[in-house]
Amino acid sequence: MSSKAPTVEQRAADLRDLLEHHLYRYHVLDDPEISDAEYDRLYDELVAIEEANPQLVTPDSPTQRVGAPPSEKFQKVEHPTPMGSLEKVTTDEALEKWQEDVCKRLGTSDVVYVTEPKIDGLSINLIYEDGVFVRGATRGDGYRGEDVTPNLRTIKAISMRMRLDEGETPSLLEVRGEVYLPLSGFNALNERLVAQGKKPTPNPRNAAAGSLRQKDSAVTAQRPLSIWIHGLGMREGLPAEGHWDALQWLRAHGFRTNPYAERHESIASVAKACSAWEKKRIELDYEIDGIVIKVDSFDQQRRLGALHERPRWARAYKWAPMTAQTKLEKIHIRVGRTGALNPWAQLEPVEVGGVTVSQATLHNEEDINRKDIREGDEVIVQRAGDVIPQVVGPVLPHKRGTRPFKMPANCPLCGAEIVKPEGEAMHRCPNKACPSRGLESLINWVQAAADIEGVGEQSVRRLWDLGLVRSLPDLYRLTKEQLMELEGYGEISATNAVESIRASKEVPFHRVLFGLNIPDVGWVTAQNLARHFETVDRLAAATQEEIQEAEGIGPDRAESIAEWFADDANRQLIDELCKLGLRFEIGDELKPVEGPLTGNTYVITGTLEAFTRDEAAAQLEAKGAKVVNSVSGKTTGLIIGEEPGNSKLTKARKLEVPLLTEEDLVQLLRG
DNA sequence: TAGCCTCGAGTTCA
DNA sequence: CTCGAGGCTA
Repeated sequence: MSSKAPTVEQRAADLRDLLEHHLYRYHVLDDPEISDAEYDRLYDELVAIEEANPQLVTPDSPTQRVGAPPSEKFQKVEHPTPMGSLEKVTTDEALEKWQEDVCKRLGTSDVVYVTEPKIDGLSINLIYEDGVFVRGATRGDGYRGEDVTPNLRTIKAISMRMRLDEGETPSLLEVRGEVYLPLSGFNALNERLVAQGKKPTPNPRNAAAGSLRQKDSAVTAQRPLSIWIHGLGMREGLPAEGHWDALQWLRAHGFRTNPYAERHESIASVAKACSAWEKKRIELDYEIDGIVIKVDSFDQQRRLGALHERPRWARAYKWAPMTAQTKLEKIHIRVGRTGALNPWAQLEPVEVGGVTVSQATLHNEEDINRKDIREGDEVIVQRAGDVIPQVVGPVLPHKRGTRPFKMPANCPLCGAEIVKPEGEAMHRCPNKACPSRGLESLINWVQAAADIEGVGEQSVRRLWDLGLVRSLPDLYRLTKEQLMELEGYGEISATNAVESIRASKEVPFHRVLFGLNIPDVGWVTAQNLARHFETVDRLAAATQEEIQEAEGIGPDRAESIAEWFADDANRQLIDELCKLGLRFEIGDELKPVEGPLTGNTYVITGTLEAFTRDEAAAQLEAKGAKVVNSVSGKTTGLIIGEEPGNSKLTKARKLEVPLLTEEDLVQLLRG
């Protein structure tokens, strides 16, 4: 090492190399050598030198990634080589058909394939001259795109200067990739927008597109965009025989390539990878909508050629999209069993994640207006992770003359004036006699509380409309003859239904309590009340303070329970049900079980093979264990079936809760 | 009083 | 399954 201090020029050049090197370690190799703070120190040093010596600033300097002046308009530029698009396949059969075509054209079945996740982002073409990034453009129509160079410079995962070997001098290089917004960044961005009172972006792809098309690149710099590089435009002189080699070459030269690229010797192996990734994709921090499959060999690619700018040597295996666009035709209101008003969206039916969605809940007024959803909008619908579809937000600006959604002032069923308690999200119909409450609680009774076979929601609705059943006692007085008036009930089904209604008189006390529709009393509270008071008489006679002594009941719940029992109509209902023979005293079904698993708490997720979740829970409880619905630090183990819920799994991993298979469960039950 | 845990309530489709 | 909020505990 020379003892002489380096010149300022030398130091600036060294810093540029160093910074570029650390960006490479961080963004491309995902293996940083220095801390963010150390990086910042080097960066600040270079900024200081460049400020003092403006003549030393080079276009590829890491400091040039921010602060380009806002441009008026994006220039259209022609791509040196056109950016083709991919033919898609959606089934294994189509994939096999493609393979047959490939083999027939090539006259050999000796074909190697490379697969990569298909990123749901924006296709970008990057141009490097003499190893330096000079221009980048969006795909556009494939021939001409928009020049977004200043914005691309802000993306740290894009190298400003290639890592060239000694003597390597590619005069012009065209590199293709997909710019995307990581999900973590997308969520953070939306939180920020909402906090600023702005509308959140509907999905990561739109957010990325919006970020890249900012007029002011300083705004783009605020967005944590990233890129995966997946190919080259021209590859003359590239020392690679195929796509796989090219990916390694790109990575070595400073480009961020996706780590999940795989080589496959057979199409069966490709098909397996595609279906495996359909499940695994939720683990990624970015959205993918399929798998890109390429014939590896460049020679074979050349012989296969393209059709209408679509290469015969590549396919996109696309899954059923988890999000879709459709028209929100109308916003309806449903009144629930507690009187809560639930707006829901009637949608033009659309395929999402393999099922047709035609309605979705909109939760409440505040939620609708925060997302700025209006009737007639084109909206994005998603079914992410779980089964239940949600309306994410509008795609386009609103049509003229539309107005923000407003809850009706009166109940659509009974006309009562709607109230919205301060600080609560829900609007409510305050009328305790509102038909919605009676009907919905009857439905709750037949499907949840008493679980009556042969009488479902639809039958209850029709019985209600005919005026045959307007209350629980009515249900227990229903005759076979009356039931047979209903469409769909013959002699046999009516007999069976009446029999199961009669049998449901035997449901234990706590289920009856749950079915009474007492506000704030669900499954668990009903059990606690039954255990504590043992008979309905004692419960009904209890003061608010006495009720509060039961487990899990605080002042709020105690108040609403006491209030419910103070109502004459409710006391009368209990009397009637008592006379009809329903159980209002605790049996021995709630006796605490002492067993080998006492003190253990389990959560079950996914579908088990040998038993239903209820059966598994019952067997665990019979051994003294507790089974709850959400994972926490107190959970002894998470039992995992087929297609487990992602949120429970993630939480269990984070809290280091043991994961148990169905086999482990069987072992556990055996003792 | 904060933060964790648990519960209630509402939810879609095949 | 998720959300919001009540109840419990450190």
